[in-house]
Amino acid sequence: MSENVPIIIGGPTASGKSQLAIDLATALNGVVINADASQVYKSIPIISAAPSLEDKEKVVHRLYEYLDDEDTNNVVSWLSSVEVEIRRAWLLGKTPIIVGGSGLYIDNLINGTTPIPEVNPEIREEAFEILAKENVDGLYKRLLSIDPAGSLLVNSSDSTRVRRAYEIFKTTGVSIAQWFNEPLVKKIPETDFFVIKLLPDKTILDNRCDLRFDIMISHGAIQEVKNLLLHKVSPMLPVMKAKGIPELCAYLTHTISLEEAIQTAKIHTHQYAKRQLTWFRHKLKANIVLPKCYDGNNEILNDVKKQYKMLQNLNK
RNA sequence: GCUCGGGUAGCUCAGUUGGUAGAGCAGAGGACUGAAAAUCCUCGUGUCGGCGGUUCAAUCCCGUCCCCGAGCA
Repeated sequence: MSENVPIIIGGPTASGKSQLAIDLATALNGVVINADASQVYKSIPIISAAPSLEDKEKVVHRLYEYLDDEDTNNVVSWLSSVEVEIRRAWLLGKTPIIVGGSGLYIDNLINGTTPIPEVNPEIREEAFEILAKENVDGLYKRLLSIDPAGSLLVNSSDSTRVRRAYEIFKTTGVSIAQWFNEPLVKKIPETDFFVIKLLPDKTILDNRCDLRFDIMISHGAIQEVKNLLLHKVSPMLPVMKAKGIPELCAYLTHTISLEEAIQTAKIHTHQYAKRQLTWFRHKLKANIVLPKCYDGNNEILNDVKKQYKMLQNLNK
């Protein structure tokens, strides 16, 4: 018997993709697997819009709320976990349904990853120190002097990529430019994916984000952020970068008013949603493109199911 | 009612010793090869409050009117 083709649902925040995942999982004996960089953290279920208890009772959810604040999530560790979860679902005869807004994660799952060794933690630390002391400019100058070829591939003010290129060269002695010529390696090469992407209208999406943020506030988002501050979690860590957290931190440390915090958090969420839309529009090839948010619409659900089953039958 | 500030981009405000103007934010578009809810790139014509006047030329000077803020009555 051939395995159930995994379903991937990609789309911007607040587009209803989690709801679609649950409805599909219910209909197709599926398990929902998280592809979102913030919903992996234990301590921020409210502000990261992780699935509710009720949702989790309906269908099995995996890779949600399993990391500590100090943990640094990344594509590769996520991919390893996803591989385990997909294979586990298969063993149980279930359909893996991977859903999330982190385009890079989804991209690497489908297309594979460049086989670069893990960066030496000391070198990484050093890179961060240089960034703190000398800014991107300083780090870029160093990169330029040790790896001119690699420096050509990154924007000199893009701290994330300058740092990555620097770390790779210092760890492996090989330029990122060379590594990028290596063929991509897929985690689960034996399967295809059935990809659904949501590309809703930006204005409607923005309204949904605003509404959802107000609900987060009334559901205890502030307490969640208070706890992070209480535990003195470094603002540098990924968990602290989730939309709404820096803004509410500023409110809780009396830098801005609550009203301002809510307003800027909403704006930053809109900007994030826009980046996601750009990514998914251009980089994610999909079997089905939904031009609006999913709201439990039966026609859409049935159509998706129908197309999925057609593909599934072809595979058998 | 009087006096003093203001009225310039969606918002906050620069500026032009008179030659029709530019920042930040917002917004739009884009990139994305291991912290991606991250990181970065590109994009600025608007009756310069209205109407008159002076001038070759007014957003800028003068007059007048309207609006906002502060003070005095």
